[in-house]
Amino acid sequence: MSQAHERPTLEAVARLAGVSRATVSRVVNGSPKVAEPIRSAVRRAVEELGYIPNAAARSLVTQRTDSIALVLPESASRVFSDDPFFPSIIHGVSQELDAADKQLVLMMTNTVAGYERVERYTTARHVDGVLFASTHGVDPLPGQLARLGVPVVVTGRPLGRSAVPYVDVDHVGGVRAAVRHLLETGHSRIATIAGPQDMVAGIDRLAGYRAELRGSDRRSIVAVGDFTRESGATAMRQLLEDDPLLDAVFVASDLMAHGAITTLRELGRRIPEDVAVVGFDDFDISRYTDPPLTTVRQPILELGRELARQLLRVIAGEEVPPAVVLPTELVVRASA
Amino acid sequence: MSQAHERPTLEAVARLAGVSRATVSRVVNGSPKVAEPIRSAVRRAVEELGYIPNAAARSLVTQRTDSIALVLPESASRVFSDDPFFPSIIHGVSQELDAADKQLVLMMTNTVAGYERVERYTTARHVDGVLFASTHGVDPLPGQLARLGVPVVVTGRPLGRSAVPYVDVDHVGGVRAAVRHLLETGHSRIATIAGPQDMVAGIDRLAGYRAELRGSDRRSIVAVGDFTRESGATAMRQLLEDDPLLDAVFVASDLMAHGAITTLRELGRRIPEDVAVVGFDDFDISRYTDPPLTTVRQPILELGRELARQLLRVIAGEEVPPAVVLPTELVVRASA
DNA sequence: TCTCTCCCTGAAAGCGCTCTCACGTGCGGC
DNA sequence: GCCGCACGTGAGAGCGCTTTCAGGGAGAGA
Repeated sequence: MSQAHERPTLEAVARLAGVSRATVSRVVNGSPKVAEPIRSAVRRAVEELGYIPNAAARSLVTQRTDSIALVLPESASRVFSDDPFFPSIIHGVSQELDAADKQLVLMMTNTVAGYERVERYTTARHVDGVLFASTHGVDPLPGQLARLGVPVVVTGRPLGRSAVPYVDVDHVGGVRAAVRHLLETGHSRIATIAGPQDMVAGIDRLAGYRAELRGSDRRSIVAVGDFTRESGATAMRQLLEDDPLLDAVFVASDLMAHGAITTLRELGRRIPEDVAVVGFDDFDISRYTDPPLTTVRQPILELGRELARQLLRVIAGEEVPPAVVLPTELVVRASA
Repeated sequence: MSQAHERPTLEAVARLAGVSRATVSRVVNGSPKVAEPIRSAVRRAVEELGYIPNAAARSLVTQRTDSIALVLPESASRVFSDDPFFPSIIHGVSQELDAADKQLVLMMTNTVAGYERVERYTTARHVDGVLFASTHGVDPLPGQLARLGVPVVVTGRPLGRSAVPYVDVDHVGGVRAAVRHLLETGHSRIATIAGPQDMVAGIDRLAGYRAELRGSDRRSIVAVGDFTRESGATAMRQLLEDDPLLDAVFVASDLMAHGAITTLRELGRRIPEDVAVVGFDDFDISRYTDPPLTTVRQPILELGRELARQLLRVIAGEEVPPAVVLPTELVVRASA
């Protein structure tokens, strides 16, 4: 039962194998400069005692922990809501970390106390580096950690200046393609349901919409949501009040687009005949909705992977570009 | 930039404050036996230098890491599929750990290499304890870790004998209530779509179905799925081939129930008039399906919380019951 | 046969912290 | 006025590991 305290140390292995601690350490860490007979003797001793190196002792001297923190500045309920964004990020990150034999430490929090914990935990060198996903507004923590010498990479172009490398997708390009598509298919009153304006994704997608319309003579019609299904439904209702004759809407997230479609249906609008709808995300379910959703695909899984890859590079001391922007792509289906 | 190496140690703080390392340590750890003037002098020095204790050094002597591993023996894609089971578990666990100021280390893997990593990581004392969710078949790892003195708690009654404490829900009780409901509402040919038979949840729910039918003169009609929507659809088709006259089906998971409903619809069966359907889980969406799903509610979030609570107790050296079984409850809606 | 290398191996220093133990000071009680 | 007792503080050991440095032995060249 409580053999807990009898866990063998390097010392014990060394004694059993009749060598020094240094030699055991070398064998365990795969140093090439140990003669074969000794190496196998040590291996046998390790096996026999079931020796596993103590992580804390090792980190203390190597200054590495082989773990990476992924900080999601959201409540756990939000992270695991029906929005697959975070799960995909986690998935992508964990793929890369697995390959690099690193551990993932998940930190979800949207409270001040939680944030302080994140700060303590990461600067206490519990982890070799920190990843931030989806930061709202101007978050000082990433920059602060970076200044303390902690490797940091974030998703989403940071608001405000920041020396922290980031990975993002081409929001503006994707949105412009979407709006252009609506223009080219003959729509004249193109509204948008924007995302929250304290998040880069929200800001940039609205900017893309405005930029593309500016080239035409159409005016912009805007409502703002918070990326949830419900907010999409509400915003759609509002848009129709503002302009009952609108004939297309670009919605800044698929989830909001689903909400918008519900509202349009309720109000008797046909899609796409009366109102064309384009989303942004390309979630799996968008393929199966009725009608299948035309949307801008952003490679979220890849975003997570790239995020992890960049951090691993920073940790390895390699030079990394200040920004990596992944392409987005318009996927035309039946809704527009 | 690379102030990384200039990070202050206890020693530095002690020097600045003009006291010994021991005293600084006491202040940092909130020991009551330090005189006020000295305490504040130390506090000031800590503040001034931005001192944060090194986690590895601390763990090395305290033997604690204040982190907990949650092992999900599934691929990340499965964990973050549309089945909200794992997300809810994670959510519940993280609620409790947050409250206890512990960190969550997520380990998802279904590969042998990944499993070895889990073993190394946890026995290297990277974490103070380990939580296992949803173990398939007979998994030796939990017991093995427990034997090494690592605190372990699992979800789901382990198959085979095991000295590891577990938390589970009352599968059998819930299923019996469901089947009883079908009997009482006059159904005579009650089939079931069971879950995978290498998982306790699958086994127990099938056992509950059989146990309840045994008391009646109805025969059992069984198909097996793997808890996914698709497998539910397929299994339903098979059941209808086996017995075209069946008038009710108990499905061992909501997701499979949704699949089964799709199939029933496709084949022109009305629900519940022709075939009554009862699920198991009570996922959020089951309230909104057409018709709303009658199902057995299992408290998954609470399962996660209880899991974490038990582990924290084990870590604290408290006695814990070998098993905690949370109640399930039949929720009657329109589908049966 | 002797010396010079080149490998291997071991001794020992420390990584940064906690915690036991011993010691000094100031106080009250007799 | 002296002793004893708290109470606070510091010295130092040690957690388990890596890594430098020096030394011993074997082999090669002279």
